[in-house]
Amino acid sequence: MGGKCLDKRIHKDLMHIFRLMYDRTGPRHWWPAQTSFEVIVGAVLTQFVSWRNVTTAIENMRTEGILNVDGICGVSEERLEELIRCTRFYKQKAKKLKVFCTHLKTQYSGSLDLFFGRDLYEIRRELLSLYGIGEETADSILLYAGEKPIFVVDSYTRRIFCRLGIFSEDISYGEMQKFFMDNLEHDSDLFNEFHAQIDGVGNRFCSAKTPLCEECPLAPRCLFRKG
DNA sequence: GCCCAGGGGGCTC
DNA sequence: GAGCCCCATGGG
Repeated sequence: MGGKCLDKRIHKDLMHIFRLMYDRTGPRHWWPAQTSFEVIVGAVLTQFVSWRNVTTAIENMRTEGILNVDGICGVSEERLEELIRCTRFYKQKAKKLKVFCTHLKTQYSGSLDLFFGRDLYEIRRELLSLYGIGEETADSILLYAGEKPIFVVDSYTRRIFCRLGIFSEDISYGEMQKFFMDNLEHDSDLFNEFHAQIDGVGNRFCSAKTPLCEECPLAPRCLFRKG
């Protein structure tokens, strides 16, 4: 799947922004997980919560021996809720994990290879039809668990690219995603690292409260400055 | 004690 | 189909 770069100038600018971030922090080795299945569990658990809380829940599940399809299908919903309590909205998330794992088990014999061994957009539609999986979660699963070339955007992406003067505040998920996918090569390694870099910058330098941190590698380009 | 953090579902109009 | 509310923990 070759990317079509509609605008060479935008492509160059995007790669420049990528370089500014990458040269500061180096490779981020995303996603922080031992298996593809763990990526999927983490993608659900990280919804609207910091990653710190997610690692605790993942370790709880590992210790309990249920960090696999059969484990999650077999454990009681109440026990699962206890194990992931620290990730907020735990009742909903327990249900979400069970819905996904039950789907994987009944439709694909629990095999992620079978699940991912199809057309990217066919898998995406299927993911979006499942309870608890929206666009960001679906794309995170496709890119980081399935190694499919799809660009993941999130609230950090909106915030940072708004401050760079590239996006407007009310841009939709789909519009942001299209912007990156229209102007970058469709390379899952590049998409992986690009999103990871945005997350790193967002996390460290671009909180909602502080308009701009001077330490941010993108600070020279930002429209909003302190003072 | 207060604020807010990497979302998504469901309802309303 | 945009705008709202709900979910409901933990760290700074």
